[in-house]
Amino acid sequence: MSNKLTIQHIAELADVSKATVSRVLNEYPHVRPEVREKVQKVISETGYQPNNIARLLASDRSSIIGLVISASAQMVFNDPYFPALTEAISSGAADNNLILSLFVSYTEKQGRDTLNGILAAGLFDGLIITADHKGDAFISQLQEAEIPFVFIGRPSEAEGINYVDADNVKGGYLATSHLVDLGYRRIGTIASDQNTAGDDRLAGYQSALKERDIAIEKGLLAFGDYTLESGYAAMKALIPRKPEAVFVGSDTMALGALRALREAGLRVPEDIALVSHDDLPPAIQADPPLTTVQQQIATTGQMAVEKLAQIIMTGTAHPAQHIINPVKLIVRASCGAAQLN
Amino acid sequence: MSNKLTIQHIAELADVSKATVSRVLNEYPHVRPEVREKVQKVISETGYQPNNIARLLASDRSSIIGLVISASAQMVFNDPYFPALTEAISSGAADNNLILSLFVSYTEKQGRDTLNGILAAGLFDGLIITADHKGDAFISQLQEAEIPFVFIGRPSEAEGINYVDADNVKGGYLATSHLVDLGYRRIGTIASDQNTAGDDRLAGYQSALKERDIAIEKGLLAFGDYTLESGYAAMKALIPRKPEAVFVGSDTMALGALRALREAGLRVPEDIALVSHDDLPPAIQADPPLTTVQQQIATTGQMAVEKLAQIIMTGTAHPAQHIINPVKLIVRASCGAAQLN
DNA sequence: ATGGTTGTTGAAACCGGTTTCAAAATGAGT
DNA sequence: ACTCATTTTGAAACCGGTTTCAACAACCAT
Repeated sequence: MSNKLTIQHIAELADVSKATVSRVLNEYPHVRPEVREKVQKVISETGYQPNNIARLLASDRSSIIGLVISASAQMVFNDPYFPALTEAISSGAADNNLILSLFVSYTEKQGRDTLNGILAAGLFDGLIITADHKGDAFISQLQEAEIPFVFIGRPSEAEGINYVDADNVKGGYLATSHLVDLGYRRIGTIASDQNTAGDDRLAGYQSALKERDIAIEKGLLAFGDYTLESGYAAMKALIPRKPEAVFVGSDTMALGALRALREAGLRVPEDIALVSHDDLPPAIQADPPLTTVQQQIATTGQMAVEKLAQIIMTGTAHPAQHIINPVKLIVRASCGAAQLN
Repeated sequence: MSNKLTIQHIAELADVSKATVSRVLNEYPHVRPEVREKVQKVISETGYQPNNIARLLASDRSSIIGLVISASAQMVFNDPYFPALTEAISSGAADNNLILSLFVSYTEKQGRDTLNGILAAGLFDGLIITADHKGDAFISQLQEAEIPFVFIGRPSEAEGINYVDADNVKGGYLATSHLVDLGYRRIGTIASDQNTAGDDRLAGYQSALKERDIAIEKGLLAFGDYTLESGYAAMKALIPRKPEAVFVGSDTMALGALRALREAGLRVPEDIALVSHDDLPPAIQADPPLTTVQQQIATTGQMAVEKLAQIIMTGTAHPAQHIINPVKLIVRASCGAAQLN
């Protein structure tokens, strides 16, 4: 529309054929350097921009990838995890010259419908899927459609699926070990069985305790669904069991837990120490600032895009790859480490 | 790829020409009802889906719109405003059969670069622009590119620009009037001069006071940048001036303000009443729940998409339209209305 | 020189739709 | 029954690139 120039014009101006211009554009070999230069000169002088659409049609590639977020509205709006991830993927896409298209759905059913639409449109070269649930419902659909896809967060049936995830087991382990190292023994946890990340963090918590021969008490285990409210409720349930410390499965739930503790008149970390998971901005803004396990969301997003780009380029996926990003404990005030110095 | 069927196949199966199939697909007139039905039958039996890319190339339309969010990382990650808006636009796009593509940039310069890329790619039928700043830097670029676009939030140079916005003046007015009605006289405000929404809310605050002949005290005016921290800092600055009530320009800043008040040992609303703006989820989760001005973000998003769709369809934009969505005061605990009953 | 590679190029087919244009079919009017 | 206007329809051009294929040129070794 704004761009009247076509490859034909360039071809004429450079006195070569369309095919040659195309070769230059796509950096194919077998073009004499002088010819290549001549064509490039014309291109830069005219400011020619190839029409993407035409390109796509001819090459059967759209360079558009979709990001499908399936999570409850509660989470998408309140947990900075999703904005952070979205941003990372958005910039990763830009780096890889891919256009990112966004789809948000709030229920698993809605997610399936969305996916149907996407797959039917056939416009996308690949998809990145992330969900606050275990996401398995989508897999067969995706596989049938034979579209390249990468999960963010391990789906529970991960066999043959490409995914990128944080090392959640390690996260739970680091957080809990830290509390043990600080001398706490009655250590509770607010976990989640909503997704595999929750399962893994819980497993990490358990293994840290086992490793130190600390008995795992059922009463010190509560569940939440990653919302602030659920963290609040879970902590309320935990308080009567008098834990000395609690590993909370996400920063957002930790904020809720903090509120419950404040209401109960308990100080953090003096009365109960807290370590959480994610290291999102609210963790540092919290009062007290949260000791938390940092997961590199930006890296995760980038890697997902890169993996997807690679699958798209190389055709079929080699053996499916599972990319696990390292995590790291960030010590702030909520664990009481400062006091113990 | 997954879809081997082409319009040619359908044409042969239905024993008509490609042109006729195309007419049926696009719901053009001048097709005999029987023929139309026959073709539709074949289409639904085969599950044929037209290839979008080809369609785009031929029709010079992509049905893809871009959403450009230009705001500091602080905001995008911490203020649920952007997720809420993004979601609304995402579903609005789906309703209008448009594919939504997302671009996030953190600085004005980055935003301009992003925009350059987008415009050069020439893939988009239109753009929705939203920013935490006044956004003017983008306008000339957009106008030169002759691409349809709609702003969310009034840019400061709104002449001839299509935009959708909340009635921010009214918002500030309602919030402040409410406080006046409750009997408060020393009413402060935490405003923002970062975007026009902030200007407008401040103007509404001022007009409400003027209307009741309450002097406007410079000392009761503080500025923030929509982050929680800035609300915290602004309230700290305000506390020594002993306001009875404060209108805070956004929920997120109000959360910061609450923290400052709590630290200062002041109770809300007993010592200082608060009314804020936006009515995002944190407003109801806050302690105490915030009386706030509800702006219908979902509606705003929807309308922006619809306006854009309309411009795209009808070619050039008729006289530019300014769509102002109504706002409404939601009374909760932070204003002290409950106490005064 | 001669035949065989390898490297470079352009013509034309192709991607899968939409749109133009003219022909064919239908319907109205007399 | 016969024009003339109006619908309905298909053939072919077109959108703007990529890719195939064959022709040609250049280079090499014999």
